[in-house]
Amino acid sequence: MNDARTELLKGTLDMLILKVIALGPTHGYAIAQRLQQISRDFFQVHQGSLYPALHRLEDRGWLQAEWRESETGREAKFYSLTKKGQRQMEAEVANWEQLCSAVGLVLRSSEGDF
Amino acid sequence: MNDARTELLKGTLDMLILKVIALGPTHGYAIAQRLQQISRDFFQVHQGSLYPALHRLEDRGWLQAEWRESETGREAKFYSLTKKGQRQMEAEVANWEQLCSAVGLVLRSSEGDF
DNA sequence: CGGCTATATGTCGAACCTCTAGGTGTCAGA
DNA sequence: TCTGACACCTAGAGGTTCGACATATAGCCG
Repeated sequence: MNDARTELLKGTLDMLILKVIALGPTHGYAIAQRLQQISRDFFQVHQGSLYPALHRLEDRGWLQAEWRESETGREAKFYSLTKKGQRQMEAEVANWEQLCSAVGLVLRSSEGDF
Repeated sequence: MNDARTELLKGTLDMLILKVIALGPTHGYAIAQRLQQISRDFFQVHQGSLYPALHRLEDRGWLQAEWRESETGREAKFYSLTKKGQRQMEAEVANWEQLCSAVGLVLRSSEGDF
């Protein structure tokens, strides 16, 4: 049924992708692996979400792509942040922090709070 | 255009609604007000999101509704949590905490992490 | 050689959620 | 009388994610 564990990232995917790319230019396949790795298997980015997201971010001018050789010797599309992308990432992170604390306020609220 | 401030993270609304109702049975209009109030104006729940969400939660058996008189003397639909709703809320909160720390791992990661 | 797995990119449609924009009706106060 | 707050609701548009599929190369093993 509705297993919450598999259904996860909703509006956070863009931010997470931007953040991973900010650590250094990478190709899509590696982004998915790194997100899974860094989050200790919590995030499992599906290809059907990943590639459309990358194209979206590129269309918005936040990423730029370049074909290069990957670590394994194959051709892969390496993405790097543009200046706009850098600013966007910072804005999204700031917004995430605010969101987090706002959710925290609600979760820790009690009946006396209103 | 895409002002992130107004966009609340998709998927969190259900949890927030369940949490507010867990503080005591309330009607929809008050839920929106309280969310805004508790979150210090960060969350602005629009009616077009709120009422469909309430119906969704009721359909899933997490809420039960009852017409009663509101504080102002008018008829209003008061929602309360069912047992299933209580469990659902706890599950969603637990999931949120996990999501938060997973995002935290990514945001605080550096190049040496892989 | 044939089959399998990992690497690597991509598309398409269904499903889902939120927003905008509208609608109904009551009641208090200016 | 008109406005604003209270209180409910729906329809349609838009955006995101998922699941399934499609493609192609490289390496390994029997």
